[in-house]
Amino acid sequence: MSHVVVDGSHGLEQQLAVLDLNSADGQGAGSGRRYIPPHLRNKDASKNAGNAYSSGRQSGYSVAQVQSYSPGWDGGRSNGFVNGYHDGRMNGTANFGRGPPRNDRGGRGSFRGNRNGGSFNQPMHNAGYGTYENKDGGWNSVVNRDAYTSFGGRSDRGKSAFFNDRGAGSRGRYERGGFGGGTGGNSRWVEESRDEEDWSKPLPPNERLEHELFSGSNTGINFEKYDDIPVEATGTNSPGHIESFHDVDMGEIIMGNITLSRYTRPTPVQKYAIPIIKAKRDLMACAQTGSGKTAAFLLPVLSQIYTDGPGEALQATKASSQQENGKYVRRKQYPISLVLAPTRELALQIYDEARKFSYRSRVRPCVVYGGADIGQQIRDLERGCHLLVATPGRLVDMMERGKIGLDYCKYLVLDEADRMLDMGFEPQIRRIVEQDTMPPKGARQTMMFSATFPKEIQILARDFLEEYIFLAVGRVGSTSENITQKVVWVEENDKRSFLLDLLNATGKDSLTLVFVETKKGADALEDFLYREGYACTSIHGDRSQRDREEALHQFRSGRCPIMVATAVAARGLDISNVKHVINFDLPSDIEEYVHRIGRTGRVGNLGLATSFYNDKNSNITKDLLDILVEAKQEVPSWLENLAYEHQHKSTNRGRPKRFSGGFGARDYRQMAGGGNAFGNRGARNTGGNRGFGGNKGGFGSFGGDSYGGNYGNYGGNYAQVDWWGN
DNA sequence: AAAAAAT
Repeated sequence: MSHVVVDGSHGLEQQLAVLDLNSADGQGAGSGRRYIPPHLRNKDASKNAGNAYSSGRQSGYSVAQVQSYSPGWDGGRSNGFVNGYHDGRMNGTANFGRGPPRNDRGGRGSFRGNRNGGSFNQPMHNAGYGTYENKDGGWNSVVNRDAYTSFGGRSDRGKSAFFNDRGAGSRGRYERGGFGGGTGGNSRWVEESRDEEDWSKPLPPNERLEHELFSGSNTGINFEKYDDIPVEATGTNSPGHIESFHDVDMGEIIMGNITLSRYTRPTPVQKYAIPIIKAKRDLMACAQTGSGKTAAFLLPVLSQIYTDGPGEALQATKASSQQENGKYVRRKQYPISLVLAPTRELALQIYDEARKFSYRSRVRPCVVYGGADIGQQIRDLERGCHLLVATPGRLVDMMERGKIGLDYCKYLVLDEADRMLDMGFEPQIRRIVEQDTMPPKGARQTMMFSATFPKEIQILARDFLEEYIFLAVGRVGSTSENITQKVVWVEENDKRSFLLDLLNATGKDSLTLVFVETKKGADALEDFLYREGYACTSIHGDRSQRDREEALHQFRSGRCPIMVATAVAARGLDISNVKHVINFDLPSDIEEYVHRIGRTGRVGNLGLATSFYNDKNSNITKDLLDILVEAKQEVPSWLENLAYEHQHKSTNRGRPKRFSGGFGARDYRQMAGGGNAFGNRGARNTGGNRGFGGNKGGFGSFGGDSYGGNYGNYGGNYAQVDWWGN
């Protein structure tokens, strides 16, 4: 099978186009301006955005921007990023005067500020109920609406326009009372919206917002390559899967946004999950990140909300609101849907997806997570919240402050459930789901996603889900053949110089993610790389949220094409175009390894993962070997020998050493059951069914016992799992 | 042992 490199839309120009467009105007440089997290930026656009941006945006501006900005830093980088890097670093330091002279800590990534320009002339709090307050929306730009901005209208996006009615969504309110910035129009608008709200009809397009949401480079999922990913759905009356987004009716808003997102075909998990969720069934899905699962739940959930409308939640929100100085202030929000995620960055990422799929709808997504200004988050909530993405701790906080009520939460999603439990979130999760006002299972629809299905998750599923469908999706990308995995023996003392060699051999435009085991190690390595003149950044849990988000942005945008990271970045983060993952320190846990290398080779791209191995990594040897074999990778003979020895030692503890020492790789291969494994590695133990092990028949069965032992052949964790807690 | 997460 050929590897399709989906790279057409990931060029540097595309990345430039989504960079902060204010970066050269001095605003982002900080000068004491309060930090605004990415999702809240541009809220007060009227304050600090010149009107310069609201015009000239209409056509072709991205090209102009790219050209005018590229000399600024890209030019420097293509000559070797050393120079541009130091320049930027000095700027940053001068501007913020804090911390060591790190490029991303100094705010040189002037992307903060208000990258979207502003088209509000009108403060949002005047808006009242049911207003057009899709994030960052502003009705001024509605003026720009034309065929170009409507769904499907772009010639390069092909297909039919989902909005051939063109005026349907905009009938009435916006054109009459909405935009224009006049304050007088608002009251009439409010009244209107109370009556004839039809949530299934699209609101008018907003070119600026549309461009902001959909011009990113990491949207177009192209999963043709993954048609052979096995998926199995079990449970009573499981709905059949779809093959196309058109096979299920998700309404014109969703279909339009799918087109804008350039999603051509559903990924395997989407093919199955979408109809299951549309059928209002609870779902337990075992799927890796990178499989498209965020859209797999967002699309059907949002579609259902559009179809059903806000219902009681709207009434409740209204009831909790009160009038102050002639304005409605929402005291408590009653989201219709809640998505829980383990890490802040993942929450943000899900939120960003939600914004795309709620474009031109009346659904207003919000995100809350720790480490950021809670006051700002509260104000954002008060502007309306229909879909909430949250990390558990901050959500509990919000609930205790009376800012969020889950009484009318009809859709609950637990993403990366296993990770949340690993991180000790179970009490908070149970507090949120079971000990508050959330409707009980059965009355709500609950979807759980997890990469693994250990006992704790089974119990949680039993407690939270009703008559659920179990979905098992083979791994996508993580250990598949589009990632080339290399393991090299590198002593601790040689790691740094070896790393430099690797970095020097890497293309300038490729993103490289370097994993280390400790936060201290991350700082140290980043400092080292900095001193060596590399444009790098780092992310770990001891850095402030602001720094983490900024680092991520610097990396994503290519400004710092090297990022040193701890486990915080291993899972869930979808960064397109990561060409190389380097395990500077190997993790002790194979799951962690799989997640880490899964940061590259995403959505059909080819990727490279290089791991530094030495004596300290013996604990992962056996599992690492299994992964390499399963993914048909070249296995160094020394690793094979070590794996055998280690396994032998651990399974035959106490046996004399000579016993294990007497066997070589050849013996190991025979024991491994493959016989001829060297020439035919992939055949070993995989049953010809990649990612699933050999026992497909019983895979995923309810109450069965075969899933655990076979899932993915890795880690061995599954095998020890007793399914239903018996 | 380390990492993550509410302050």
